[in-house]
Amino acid sequence: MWFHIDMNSHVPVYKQICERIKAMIISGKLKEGDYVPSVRKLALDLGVNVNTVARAYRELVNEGVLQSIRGEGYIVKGIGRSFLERKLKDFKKNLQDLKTMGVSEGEIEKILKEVFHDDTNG
Amino acid sequence: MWFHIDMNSHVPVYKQICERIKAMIISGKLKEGDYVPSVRKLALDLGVNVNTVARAYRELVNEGVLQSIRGEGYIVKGIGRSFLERKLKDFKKNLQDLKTMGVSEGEIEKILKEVFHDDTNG
Amino acid sequence: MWFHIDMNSHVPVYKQICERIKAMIISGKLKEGDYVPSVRKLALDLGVNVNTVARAYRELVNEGVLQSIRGEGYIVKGIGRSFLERKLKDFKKNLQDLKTMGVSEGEIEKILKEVFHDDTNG
Amino acid sequence: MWFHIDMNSHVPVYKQICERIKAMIISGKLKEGDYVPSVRKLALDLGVNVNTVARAYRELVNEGVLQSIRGEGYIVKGIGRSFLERKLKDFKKNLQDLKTMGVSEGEIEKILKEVFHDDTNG
DNA sequence: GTGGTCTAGACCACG
DNA sequence: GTGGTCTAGACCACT
Repeated sequence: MWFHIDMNSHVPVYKQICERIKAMIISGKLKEGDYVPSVRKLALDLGVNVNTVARAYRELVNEGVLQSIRGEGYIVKGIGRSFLERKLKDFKKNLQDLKTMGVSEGEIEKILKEVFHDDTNG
Repeated sequence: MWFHIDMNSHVPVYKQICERIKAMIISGKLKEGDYVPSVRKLALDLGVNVNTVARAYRELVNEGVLQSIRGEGYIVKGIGRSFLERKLKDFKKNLQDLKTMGVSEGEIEKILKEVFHDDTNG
Repeated sequence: MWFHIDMNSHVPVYKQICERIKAMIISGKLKEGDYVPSVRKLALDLGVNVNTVARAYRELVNEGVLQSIRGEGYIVKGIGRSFLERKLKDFKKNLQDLKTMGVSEGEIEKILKEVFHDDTNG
Repeated sequence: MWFHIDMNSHVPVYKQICERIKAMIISGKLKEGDYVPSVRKLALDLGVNVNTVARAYRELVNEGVLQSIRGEGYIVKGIGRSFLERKLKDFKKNLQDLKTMGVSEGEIEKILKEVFHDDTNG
């Protein structure tokens, strides 16, 4: 299993696939030139329809993240900085939301330490 | 304008309304017994359809957050702490994601300071 | 308190009032010539709006059940057999429904005995 | 035609749909894992709007009676016994009402026999 | 084809 | 004025 898809999320499955692929590139798990799994394989793996994975890959090709090699599959081309920047912006908004709801800086710090200094975290 | 709705988000508008109302209760902007705006007023205010607001309020009634009084409006009943707990859990997952993508603890700390110590934010 | 109104029922409040008045006539609690409570009094008693009671009485006048006496109030005129017949028809439909759902005749008989031979009921 | 909807009833159509679906599960006509008709098919069949059926199914999902599978349909998940218990309680109240209105036990017994021993009924 | 969401507009019951 | 329901029709995501 490459990653997890939340079928109950409101985020479309194909978008979730795009996000996870991009995250794997940013994190270095997928490098330029690597093959991503075939549409059929990933579809089987995630338990979703082939068309859905195909659509995700198509979007990634449009964004220049993947490149389609006829008869072979898709390879990683690269990814700009914009994805990570968007993620950080979303994070900031998330944080502001929590602040508004009365969550203290200390509570946030505690979670931060948990994530960064506890080996049991992802 | 009570709050902002992102019409481009994949999160359904009615869900966004639910979330904002709950956040306002958690933050104390709405207290038990307060009237929330009428479905028609809020719909006009947010630029969405009346039915969409009605659906959001109906869901909040199902969750015990609001109570409907025919011919009068909706009043705030209360909110469990499960909402905030879920928010904090989502935040932690968000954080782990960023860590996996190679974001350093320092970068996160920087954003944290921005949100909590810069009046121009939020 | 004359009777109970279910504010959460889908049956309109004014219809519920009509039904209860009719039931009281059928049962003999209200006889021909009796005064029903004033609109204001009943409204206060039931905790509903004056208009709602007024509407119920208006309907009952239309059906010939009540008669309006200008400046005095409303008196009971009488009630046909149709009300009880409708009630019995509804009861039969209710019973057929339970039968379809697999409720045995014995279970029904048990409830029947409870209602007709237990002084704590009704 | 799956079942009948009373368009003149004060009970909302979506509630009537919920009730009939639940009754069919209790009676065994629908079993766990069965597909219920698609929202569009049932809407066409009953002569109501698609949204109305969708709302009914949504409520049943909230109650844990149905489960939705995107692109496939809704399947029956199960039903607690609370539904039947509520039905029996309503029946008892109905019966007490009739007793108060002067209906004799004998008359009730007669209807009971009609329903349970006459093939022309139900 | 399936479900999920949204809009625009209608009518009813209640205060 | 308030909420509650329903319709007709649209677009999207998914199989």
